[in-house]
Amino acid sequence: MSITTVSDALNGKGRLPDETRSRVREVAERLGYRPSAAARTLRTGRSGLIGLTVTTYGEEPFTFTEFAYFAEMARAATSAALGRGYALVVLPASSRHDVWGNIALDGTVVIDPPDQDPLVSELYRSGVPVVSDGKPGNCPVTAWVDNDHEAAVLGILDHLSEAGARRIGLLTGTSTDTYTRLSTEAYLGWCAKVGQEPVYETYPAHDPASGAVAADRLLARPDRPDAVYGLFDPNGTDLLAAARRYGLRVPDDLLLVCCSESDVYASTEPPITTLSLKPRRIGTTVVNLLIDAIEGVDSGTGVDIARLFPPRFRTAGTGPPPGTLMPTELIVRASSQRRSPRTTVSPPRPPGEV
Amino acid sequence: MSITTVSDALNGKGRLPDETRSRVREVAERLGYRPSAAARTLRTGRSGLIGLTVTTYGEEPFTFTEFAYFAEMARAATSAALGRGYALVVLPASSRHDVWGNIALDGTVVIDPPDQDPLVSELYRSGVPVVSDGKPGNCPVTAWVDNDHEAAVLGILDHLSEAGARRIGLLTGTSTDTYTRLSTEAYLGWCAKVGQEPVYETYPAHDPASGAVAADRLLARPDRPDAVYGLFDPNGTDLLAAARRYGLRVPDDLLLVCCSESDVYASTEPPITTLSLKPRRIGTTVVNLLIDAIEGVDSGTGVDIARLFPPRFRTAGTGPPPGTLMPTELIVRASSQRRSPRTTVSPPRPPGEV
DNA sequence: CACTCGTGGAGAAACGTATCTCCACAGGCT
DNA sequence: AGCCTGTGGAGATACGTTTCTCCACGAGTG
Repeated sequence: MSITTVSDALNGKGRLPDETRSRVREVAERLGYRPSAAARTLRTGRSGLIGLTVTTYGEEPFTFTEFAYFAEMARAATSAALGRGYALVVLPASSRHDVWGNIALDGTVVIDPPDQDPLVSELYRSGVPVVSDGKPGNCPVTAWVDNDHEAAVLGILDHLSEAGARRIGLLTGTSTDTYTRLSTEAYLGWCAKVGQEPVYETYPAHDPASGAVAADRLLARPDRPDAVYGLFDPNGTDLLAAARRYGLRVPDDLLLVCCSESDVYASTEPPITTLSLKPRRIGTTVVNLLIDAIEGVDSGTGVDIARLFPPRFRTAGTGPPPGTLMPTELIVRASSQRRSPRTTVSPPRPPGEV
Repeated sequence: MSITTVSDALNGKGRLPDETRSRVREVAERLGYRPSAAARTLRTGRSGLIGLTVTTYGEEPFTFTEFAYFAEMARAATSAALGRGYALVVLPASSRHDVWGNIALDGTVVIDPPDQDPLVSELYRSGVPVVSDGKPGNCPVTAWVDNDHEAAVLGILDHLSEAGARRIGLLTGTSTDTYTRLSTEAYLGWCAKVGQEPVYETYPAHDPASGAVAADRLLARPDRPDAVYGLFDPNGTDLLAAARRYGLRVPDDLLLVCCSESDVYASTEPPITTLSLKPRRIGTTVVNLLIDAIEGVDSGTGVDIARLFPPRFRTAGTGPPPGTLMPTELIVRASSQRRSPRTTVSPPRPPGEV
């Protein structure tokens, strides 16, 4: 009984009579044998591990502001990875370098990488596939996935206009991540187009306390808006509280929409219209793209097995990395309607791809 | 220049002149050398990876109900692990067995394991340290950490009594996990002690929709309570909405407390008193206990290095695994006070240890 | 001088798997 | 009889570390 025989029997490879196979398996079972993951990884070059990198504010691992989004996204990503035999390792971008270097990763998902992220660059250079959630600034990545933030914001602004808003305000962040930037630009562009003076307040989105202050500031302005879109999850409750302080009725005096994945807004008084970024879809897509890249291209030897796959997975030379835009969903509730709320509607601009 | 020299130079071991060391490092840097994590793991038997097992309802990886709790706990756990050079792998208990087997784990954190969890048993038997969040039922674990749920519930009931409650109701779950069970038992015990007829409704905690229905049921009862404690995070908003439907004013007609980690309850109308399980502390403690176990005892050879550590980390023979009870925190807000709210207070029964 | 001792570094084994190569053998064919 | 072919399985190597053992050499010591 040689090592080869056992290996082949357990892995279903080689040419062995079924009787030998089952005998080997039976003995292995009886002995409680478990193959060594480390040895397998060393030999095959595959660890079955995917890094999930989250940007950090301060020393805490996860982002605060997009937390519900992140949680849902990570959940879906974990699920999708598991379904294909991979597991996720949570790795904040600020991790000590020795931790990063000590883990054999087959690939990495990176959430909203800042421009010129050195971590992403190093990973990419060392041949590890990287797929980003959020269109990357200047980092080279294998692929990226993002919502169509511009379409989402324009859809909301149109929705508020239709509901009778004359001056729409924005509650936005001070950071320079893609989400904040694209959304704010879309708002400013829309204002320019329809000839409205922009009315917005910014605050550091990672600081929950200053969100309430910013909401207050926005409603205290002399040019007080009659409708507000808040880019971050807690904005809804903060704006609602601020409106109460100023004696403004929602939706009669103030229309409200915020971006959130939380369903608490279904039972606030009044229920608040929210924009969902559909993080589950994003997480699933990101992971599947990454695993396609991992299994499609053996980056170590340069052998290109990717020709077996659809062309969209082939990273063509030095062109821009392939990106996918995912749709958002506007959940219309009482806070953005002067009349009785209708049902859930989709954003006005469905994206080209899935 | 031998392999030994390079290894020693990079790892700061052996006896080498500083000049050789720095020369080796410089060359390694120039060549972009990265040590192979897989080979290191194979050789040393340490992967630097800790499993984070979450129970699953249905096919989704994480629990819904304790979600904010879990998210905070996982965040703290990740942070604590990272600080000690470990990374966390998220592994739902329902994962395909081949995924579990394919990962080299130094230890595992398991959240609220059900009685007789086969997964935990197998891990424990194969020598992997297991620390559980939530007092384990019949699983053998290295150590466990939990809140003092009984003290927490009794503290809340006393608090509500002091605020004038005559009949306190409970909104609880149908599942048999430790948290639900201990909390409900504490409630029933308290009722028996003070001579109040128990008034409670149960629902499957993992189903967000049925929570609202149960809240409604509780307030629709002929023996309607004048105070309610809800065991799960969404109960606060659900109960508030139900109270509105029945024309009950909070806190005048109904006192409200729920267990939640969310700060939305600070800005609801009225703000709701919440019990925080302090998941950050739990996560940190669990991870530190686990890593102590990993680094203290080399389970492979049976060599006991644990004598260098405080006695509480030594697993004494076949005795019960060492457990640690952590305090909770009651955040008193308007919903549980007939008068104006005081400040934050601690639970009445501070635990013995940290 | 013969010896110990400390220093700097080389050699080799081992971790456990996957896989490539090769061998023995039996049966059918020319 | 000699040859080819397919079957079952053994041997050996490589993956990249870490670490144990050992060697060479020069300086100090009796």
